[in-house]
Amino acid sequence: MSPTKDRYHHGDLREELMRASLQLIDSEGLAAVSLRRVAREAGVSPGAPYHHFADRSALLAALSTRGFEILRDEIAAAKAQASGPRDALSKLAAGYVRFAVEQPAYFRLMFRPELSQPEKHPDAMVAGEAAFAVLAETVEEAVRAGDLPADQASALTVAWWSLAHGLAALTVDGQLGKRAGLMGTTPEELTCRITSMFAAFVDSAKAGD
Amino acid sequence: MSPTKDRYHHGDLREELMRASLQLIDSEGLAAVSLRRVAREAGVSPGAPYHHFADRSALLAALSTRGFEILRDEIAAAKAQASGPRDALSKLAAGYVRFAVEQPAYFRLMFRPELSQPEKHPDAMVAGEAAFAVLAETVEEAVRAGDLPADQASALTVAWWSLAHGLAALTVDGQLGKRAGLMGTTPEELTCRITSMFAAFVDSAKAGD
DNA sequence: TGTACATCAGTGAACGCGCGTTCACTGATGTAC
DNA sequence: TGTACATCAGTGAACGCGCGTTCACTGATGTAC
Repeated sequence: MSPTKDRYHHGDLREELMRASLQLIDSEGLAAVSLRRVAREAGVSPGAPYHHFADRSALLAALSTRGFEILRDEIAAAKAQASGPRDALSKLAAGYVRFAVEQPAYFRLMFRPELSQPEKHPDAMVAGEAAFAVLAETVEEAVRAGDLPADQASALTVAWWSLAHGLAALTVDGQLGKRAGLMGTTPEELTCRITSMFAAFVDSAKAGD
Repeated sequence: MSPTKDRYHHGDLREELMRASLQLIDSEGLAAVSLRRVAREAGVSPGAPYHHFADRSALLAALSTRGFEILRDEIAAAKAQASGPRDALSKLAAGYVRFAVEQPAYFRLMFRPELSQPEKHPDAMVAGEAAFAVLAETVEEAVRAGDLPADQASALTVAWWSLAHGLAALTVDGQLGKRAGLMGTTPEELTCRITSMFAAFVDSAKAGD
């Protein structure tokens, strides 16, 4: 109820454990995130986390859920700044990649379903659906604005997700940076060029359809 | 030299260990692949693998290298069956996804650089470059055939890789299957539609440029 | 306001486990003469 | 072809480690009267 709801002895250990987990993923990778280790990082005894998370997968699922919420906010904000449907698609994809770059710990975790056991913790899946919905709405608006046949809309939604996801995954793994380096540019610049390029493709196809 | 080069007591334990690793990744995930466990699956004592692999990352790097070789062959074969540059791009992306679907163990491993430690085992990186080269050549051929400006070629190569990689990653994680189910279709069908759609976009843009 | 009590977050020791890796060894395979 | 020797793949016991999880406990916080 009150803002001190979870503050007893430590002063919001649950939050501290999540923060420590993210930091660990960034610095040493997902494999380093054990409940014991996270507890140690938070300066707390090995049993303490069990008052906040049932087990390791509950901690990871909570992080995954929050990650999807941040992603949804990020792409919704990117979309809100767009000048039109075509620009919205482009900005949304760029926002997706930006999220992955700025929060690689979240990104790595969110798309590793075997870790957060979504069937045991449905919250993460619900949050994922909410993020996907932002993209789906954007495509629907683009369809309404530009007369793209409705039967292509859902395929285009998945296509756009795939493009953004591929860019994000390759960037997080350093592959895009490597390619950008060989091309004498930066990953951000390359991402921007690619999303604009494909947005233009989609746009020109609308006219020709 | 002879075909029995590695056959002493077991009869090619190295191969058997790699096979057991892939099976383990498929059935229980990457986390289950420990040298001890792999040895047990192969019916051999815990120390035996050390006669074939320096450590765990050497085993994973060897698997990753082979995975990239198989991927290269797969997309080269897909390309060879294409009727033209545009169809080649589409078929190549489909081949990329097919590889991920048919060999998810390899796919999951290959794009997890922290596991195979590429700086310690450059073979995997070299094999990855060889696979990328097939795509790069395909785009170059498409450029030569269709007058796509050379300065867009490398961006398009990365774009196409991103699309295929995103489709593959989302399929392996089950996300594409879920979307396809909601759309009343199959992941294969959806992948095919998307790659054709984008190949058509690229094609139409060539004419208009 | 003060006191007695209930709640519950965090402690720290303990358990059994599988891990990576080492090492002296064994015994089968291959080779030199 | 036969023997003596070298090589080296695989054994099995051992090490120290960090893990997930449990549990009786302690002590600070919150509440009822």
